[in-house]
Amino acid sequence: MATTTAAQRREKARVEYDAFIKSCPTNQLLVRISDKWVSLIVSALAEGSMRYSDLGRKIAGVSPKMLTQTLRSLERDGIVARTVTPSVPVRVDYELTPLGMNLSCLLTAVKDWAEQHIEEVNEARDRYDASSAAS
Amino acid sequence: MATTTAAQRREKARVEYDAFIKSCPTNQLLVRISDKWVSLIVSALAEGSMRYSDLGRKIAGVSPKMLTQTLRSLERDGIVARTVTPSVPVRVDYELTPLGMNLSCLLTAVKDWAEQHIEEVNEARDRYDASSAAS
DNA sequence: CAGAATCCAAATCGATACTG
DNA sequence: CAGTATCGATTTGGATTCTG
Repeated sequence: MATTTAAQRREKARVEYDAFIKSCPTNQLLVRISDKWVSLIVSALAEGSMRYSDLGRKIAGVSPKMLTQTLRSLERDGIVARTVTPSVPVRVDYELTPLGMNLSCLLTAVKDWAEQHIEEVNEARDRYDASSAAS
Repeated sequence: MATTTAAQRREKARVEYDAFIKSCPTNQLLVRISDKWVSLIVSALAEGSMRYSDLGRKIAGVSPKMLTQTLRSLERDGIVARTVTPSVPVRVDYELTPLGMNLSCLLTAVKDWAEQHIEEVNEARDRYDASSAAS
């Protein structure tokens, strides 16, 4: 009846699809590991535990806000463990959990794929750009 | 001398790091595959070639703009191939290249990891949220 | 030291309408 | 059919400042 029915249906489909995507484990994982700082933090911690400020120094360019935010979400997902030593001043260490180490392995697989195929991708890009430039 | 020296140095570090991250193959790959629509498109095409509108229908909720944009960047990277059949009306088919199929395998590996560990992640989340709620 | 809170600029995404 | 162009809403990330 209403003239908005079609639009409403599309909107509904979109919302449902959004929910589906957000609940999809694969997508959740993809979103997590592709976060700008996650792979850097995980690979830094793969070598051993580190203090907050050490991470901040090792990963130059990260703001305290993003470092904390990323670390918190990784902690929540059980990927890193946070240990507070109540000295003065306080000392906080972060380290990978077993799950985190496992994730680190997956990241290594991704890294290997990237290194094996980056050349091919770059060639494709050059070809594409060259033919586009001929506009 | 200047009071801005420290800030400038931080800024410089950030810019350099940004450049480093952007040029890093692993990060480029991560950014690409975690794009909201990429994994959906690649897995849809893994089953065979598809027309533009078929993709749009299969992946409900994607706008023409995002579909085109995603497809174009995948084409540029040599992951999908675009074939135009100049009939009336025109017909455009998309399919995975060998590189694209290879990527599809990596995506499968990621998917497997996600499915194997999602439970563990969810438990960690519940635990974390439960202890946070006790605030 | 390790972070929390606030503010703001920039990039992103989607809806919509139009075209060859 | 297969897009392109434009605009507005939303999200995101960073700088900055402050605190236990």
